[in-house]
Amino acid sequence: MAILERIHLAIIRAVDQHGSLTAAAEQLHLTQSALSHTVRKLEDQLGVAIWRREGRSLQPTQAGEYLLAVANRLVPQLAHAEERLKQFALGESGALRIGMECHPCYQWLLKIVSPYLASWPTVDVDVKQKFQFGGIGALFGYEIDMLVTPDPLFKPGLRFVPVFDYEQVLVVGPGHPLRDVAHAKPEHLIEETLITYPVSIDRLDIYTQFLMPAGIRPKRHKPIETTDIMLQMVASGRGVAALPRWLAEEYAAKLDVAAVRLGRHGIAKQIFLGIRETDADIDYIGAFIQLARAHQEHTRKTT
Amino acid sequence: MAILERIHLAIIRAVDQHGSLTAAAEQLHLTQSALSHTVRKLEDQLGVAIWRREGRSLQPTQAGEYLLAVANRLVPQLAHAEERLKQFALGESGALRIGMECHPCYQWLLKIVSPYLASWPTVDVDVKQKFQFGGIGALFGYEIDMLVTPDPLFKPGLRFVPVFDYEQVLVVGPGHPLRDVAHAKPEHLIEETLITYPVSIDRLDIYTQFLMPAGIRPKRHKPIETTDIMLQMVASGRGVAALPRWLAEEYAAKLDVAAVRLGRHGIAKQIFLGIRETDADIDYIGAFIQLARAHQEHTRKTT
DNA sequence: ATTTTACATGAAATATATTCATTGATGAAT
DNA sequence: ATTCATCAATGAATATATTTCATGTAAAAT
Repeated sequence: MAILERIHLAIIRAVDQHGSLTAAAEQLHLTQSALSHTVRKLEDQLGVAIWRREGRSLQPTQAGEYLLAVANRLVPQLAHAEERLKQFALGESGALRIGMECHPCYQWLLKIVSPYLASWPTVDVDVKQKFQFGGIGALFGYEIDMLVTPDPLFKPGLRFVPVFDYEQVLVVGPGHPLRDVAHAKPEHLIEETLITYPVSIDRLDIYTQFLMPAGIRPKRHKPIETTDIMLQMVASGRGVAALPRWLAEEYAAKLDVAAVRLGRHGIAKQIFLGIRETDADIDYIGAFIQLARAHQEHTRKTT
Repeated sequence: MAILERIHLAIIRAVDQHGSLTAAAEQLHLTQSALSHTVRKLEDQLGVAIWRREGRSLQPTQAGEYLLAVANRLVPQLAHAEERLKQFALGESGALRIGMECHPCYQWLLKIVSPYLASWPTVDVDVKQKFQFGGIGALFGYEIDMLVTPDPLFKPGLRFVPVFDYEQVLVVGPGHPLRDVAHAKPEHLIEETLITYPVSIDRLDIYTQFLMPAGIRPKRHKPIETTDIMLQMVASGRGVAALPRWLAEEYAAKLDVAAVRLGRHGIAKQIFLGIRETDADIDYIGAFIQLARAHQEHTRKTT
């Protein structure tokens, strides 16, 4: 009855990755002949060609493209399930795959992860920052088990809890004219270079909540990948950046940077931890959330 | 290298469904012995027990529960992929699995589906109304290919287009005092029985956009499954309901019911069609959206 | 106590997958 | 233009894996 097997999906992926049956065979520790036979049988049973034989190379047909998409989606899930099951054998352990949709949260995450790893020695933590279909898709698609994001989604199947609230501030360098104002106004940025993470403008709160309502754009906009470099740039007077207050204050010890409130009331932000509802009562997942919340209580008291 | 195969997932599911290896074997057209051997080998290779042998019955262990969840998620996807591939063989055809998160839209959907089936004779349309993890989850989890919903989600990986805007109105029976008012006010419902579909209150616009802002609750609230019965009830004076205007007017020909605007400006609603981004350029999916939009143009002109 | 029902197991039979050895075809290099 | 290298396809042989058959054991049910 069933035709499509895991090996077929693996072959499709290997051929796509390596470009030929022969190379794919090597990766799979099989002979070219074995793959050729297997593929032919599959094509016969499905009644559809997976590749067009063009000369001595293989070009995926429409069906092949489709199968590849299926394979890329399912094989990692099978592999992960197998991994997870093997871990069941070695005591109560697992892997926690955390996705990040919030650049500066990385620093925060580290503070949670280190004590977590200490109290859950059998759990592996894996942090991912790139997803094919966004964080929500990654959660639903079992690419990750937990999502750190400023945009929660209260939909069935998912559960989001706030773990961290903070103020988004403007970070300025030494001797900057805004350093002494009570709060920055959008007009202040007209002649500035704004440094941000390289994401689309509608995901940057300084645009959506501060600049765009006032109809103002900064003179220049410079995308930078890492927080460190970003703050180095600010400290050397090459521009200003919008970051969480706690992050700015942390760096203020090392670099000559200062935090300035954005607008009279500041920009208030929250970070959420999202998980699949079905995972809610897995102990090591619940424990992570508890730890994150405890950290929140702690910071609320001390600041 | 790879241990976990499709057959294992199938066995897990079959045992869960039928309660015993013997019964599972029958469903899978294999002998009990074959399954026993296969399961034992899997357990040996993973190093973990999938069932606890209690007397002569099998109770899933924690690992077994996990494996069952994985199986229930992946096996349908494998089956669907296989189906789809076989369809590639018989000309350009496919299956369009439509999920509905909007009860009264069913009537609307039928109007789109009939001409669609006529112009795409090779495409099977399948409508689902129940999802384990909500419509969004079903879309991400490849349970469905298209979602009809009033709540779009603009996130990477998904694409939503509005296909239908309408006014949500109050439907009242013969001789009802509200029949002649210009528009209903929340107070008018204090002594009424409100009939709705059986979904949570925060998914009912008459509550969220009309009653709750005024802090008012109707005297009684009666959930009914089907539109037909709902309107029969209204026509016989047993209560009032909130439905799309077009639906109310359609039924007004057969039953003595009338539509009354909710509030001075009425409740404006839109229905969206959501798909996975990756499916955007599948011809028969694009065609469905086109058809829905064409229908929208048509109704805009005629009403 | 006996029968029934369910899972486990070893050996045998069967089916399936893989390799080996070879062919034919297509580019690339001389 | 010929040779060489590379790649996929194929048939037969072989190896491996799966499934059955026959039987055993244990727990419920009668």
